[in-house]
Amino acid sequence: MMNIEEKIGKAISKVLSECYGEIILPSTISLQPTRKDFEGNYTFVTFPYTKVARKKPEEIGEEIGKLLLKKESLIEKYNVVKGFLNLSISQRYWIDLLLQINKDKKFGNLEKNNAKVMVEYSSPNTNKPLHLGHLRNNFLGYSVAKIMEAGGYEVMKTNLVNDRGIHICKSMLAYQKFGNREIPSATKKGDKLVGEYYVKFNKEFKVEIAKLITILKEKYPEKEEKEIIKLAEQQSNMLNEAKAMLKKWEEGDEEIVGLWEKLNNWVYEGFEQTYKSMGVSFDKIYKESNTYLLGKDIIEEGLQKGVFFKKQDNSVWIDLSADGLDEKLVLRADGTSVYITQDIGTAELKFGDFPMQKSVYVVGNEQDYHFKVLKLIMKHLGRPYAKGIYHLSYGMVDLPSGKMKSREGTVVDADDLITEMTETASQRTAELGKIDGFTTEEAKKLYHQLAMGALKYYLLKVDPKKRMLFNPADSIDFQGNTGVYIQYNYAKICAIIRKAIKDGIDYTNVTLSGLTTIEKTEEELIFLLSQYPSKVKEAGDTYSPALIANYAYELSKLYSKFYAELPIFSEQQKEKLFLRVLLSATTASTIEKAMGLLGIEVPQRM
RNA sequence: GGUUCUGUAGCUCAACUGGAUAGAGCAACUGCCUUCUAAGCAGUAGGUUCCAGGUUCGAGUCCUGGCAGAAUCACCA
Repeated sequence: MMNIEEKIGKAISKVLSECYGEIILPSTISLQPTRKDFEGNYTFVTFPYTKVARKKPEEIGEEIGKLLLKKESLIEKYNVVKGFLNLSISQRYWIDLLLQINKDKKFGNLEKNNAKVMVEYSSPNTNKPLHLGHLRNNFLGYSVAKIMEAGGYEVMKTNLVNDRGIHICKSMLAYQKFGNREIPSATKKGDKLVGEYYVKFNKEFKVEIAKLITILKEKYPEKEEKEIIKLAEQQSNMLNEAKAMLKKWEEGDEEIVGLWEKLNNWVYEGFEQTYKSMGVSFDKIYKESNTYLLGKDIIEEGLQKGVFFKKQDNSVWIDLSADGLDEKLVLRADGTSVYITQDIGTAELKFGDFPMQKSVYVVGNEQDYHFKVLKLIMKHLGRPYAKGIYHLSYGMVDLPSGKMKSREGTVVDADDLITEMTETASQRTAELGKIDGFTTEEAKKLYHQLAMGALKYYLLKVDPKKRMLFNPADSIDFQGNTGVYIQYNYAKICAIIRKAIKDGIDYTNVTLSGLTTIEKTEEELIFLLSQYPSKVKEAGDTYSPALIANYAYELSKLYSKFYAELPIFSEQQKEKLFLRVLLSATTASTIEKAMGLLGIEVPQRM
C-alpha cells in the first residue's frame, strides 16, 4: 500500500516541475496535516516557491490545486488560504483505508531491517532497593526496547548490575557488625534488608566522622575544614574496614566472598519481585563482578595505536582536546581500572555477544560527560559499533524537598509507590462502584493494571531529557491526560465489541461498498489511526516513548469524542453501524499496541 | 569559570522538526447520566513562549548576547 502522503508529494512535485520548469524533488515537499479550523486533510505550503514561480503564494496555490484536482483522483476538493493549499481527500479513500488497516494484522510493526540493537537499562546497585528514579529508567528502557522491536530491529535487553565495590562492602560491613543474623522475611524483602544496612553504615560513619573532626580541630586549629575532613576520613575505622573488606574480596577471601554472595542473592530475589511487578524483563544480565577487570587489554591496544599516551607516573590518558573535551584518565598509575576502563571492556564484550548496529544506554543525565567520552574513545579506537552508541539520557526525578538520597534514606521506594498506587486504584474503583461481577482475582489484577498504567504513563509521557518533579503529597492522577483515561477508553470499546458479537453483528468481513460519505469525526479518527506507523518510526528514531504516549492519548481523546457524538447500535443505516464498530475495533487494537509499546496493559473491563 | 541540558497558562506537559489564531490535562466556573461504561462529553476563563537583538514571506522552534535553574568538569561507580 502506497502511502498517501508520498503519493500526493509526488503529484505535487510533478505539477510544480511542469508549471515552473524547475525540478523539485518529492522529498523536499513538506506536506502537513491540515489544522482543525480549516477544511481539508493535507496542507501544502506554497511560500517557498514564490521565487521559482515568480508568482504570489495564493496564485501558486490556485494553480497547483486546480491541476492536482485534475490529475490525482484521490483529491476531491481544495481551498487556498494565503500561502496554504488545503487538499481534501475523498471520503471513500478513508473508508478503504480503514478496511485496509483492519485487515493488516501487523499494522504498526515496521518491516524488519536486519539491524540489531542492544538496550541496556535498569543497572541497579546491589546495596540499595529500587526507587522512583529507577522506575523512570526501567520504564524508559523497556519501552524503548519495545519501540525498536516494532521498528523492525532485533532487540536484546540487558541489565548491567553493579554488584561490587566499596559501596557494596559498606552494607556488608554494617551487616557483619550489626546484623545479628537477620534474614529476609515476608515483611522485609532482601533488597530492603541490605539497603537498611547501607543506611546504617552511613549513619554510624557520620557519627564517627563528627567525633574525629572535633578531635582533629583541637589538634590542628590552623588547618582548613577541607583538610580536616580528609584527615578524618583517613582515620575512620568504618571506612578503613570497608576498604580492607574490598581488598579481601578482590583477593577472593572465602568468608568475605561468601558474605557477599549471601547478601547479593537476597537482593536479587528482592529485585526479581520488583521487576515482576513493574512488568520489565531482560534477555541478558551482566554483572560488574565479572566485567570490572575488562578493558585493560584494550588500553594496551590503544597505547600501541597511539590513541592513548602514558604520563611519567605510568598512568594512561587520552587527549580529547581536539573533540572539545580535555584529557581523560583511562588507567591508574598502579595499573588498576577506573570506571571508563570497565565500560570500554564491557562495550567490547557486548559487541562480541551481540554484534549490534546500535547500542542504547539508558542512564541518567549526570553521566552525559562519561558517555560522550566513551563514544569518542571507541571511535578513536576504530570500533565499528562506536557510531551506534547512544546515551539515552534522562533527567532526574526530584522531590519537593530536593534530590533523593539513598544514603540518607530519603527516597520514594519503588515497591512502596506501587503498593500505594494499587491501593488508590482499589479505592477509586470502589467509590465508582465498578467492581460488580469481578472475582477477587480479577479485581486484584485490574487494580495492578490501573496502578501501573497510571504510574508508567505519568513517567513516560514527559520528554525523557526533562527532569521532573514528583510530589508524593498529591498522588498520581486517574483523570484527564493519564494512563487510566486511555485504559478506560479501551475498556469502553471492549464493551462495544462484546455487544456487537452478542447481537451477531459481523463487522470483520464487510466491504461497506454502499458507503460514500462519513462524518467529520470519523474521518479524523481514521486519519489519526493511519498515522500510527509513522509515530512508531519517529519514536524509534528519537528514542522517545513520550511520542507514543501522547499519540495514545490523542487517539483516546478523539475516540471519546466520537463515542459521545455518534450513536452506534441505534444507527439505522447498517453500513454506518458496521463502519462505527469497525472503527471502534481498530481504535482498540491500536490503543492496545501503543500502550504495549509503553509496557502498559489494557483491561477488558473497568 | 568551561561544557551540556532545561526555561511555554497558577501547576504538570504538547506543539508533526521553520508554517495559519501556541494546544491538552489538573485546579476554577457553566451545562450534560431514563439512550453503547460520567475514570466521560461539550463549553467559559486563563499566554509578552525568561529577556534583548538578528536571520526571512513567516520564529516557541535557527543564530548571537544576556538572565535563571540543573548536571558535569573525581585516580567514585
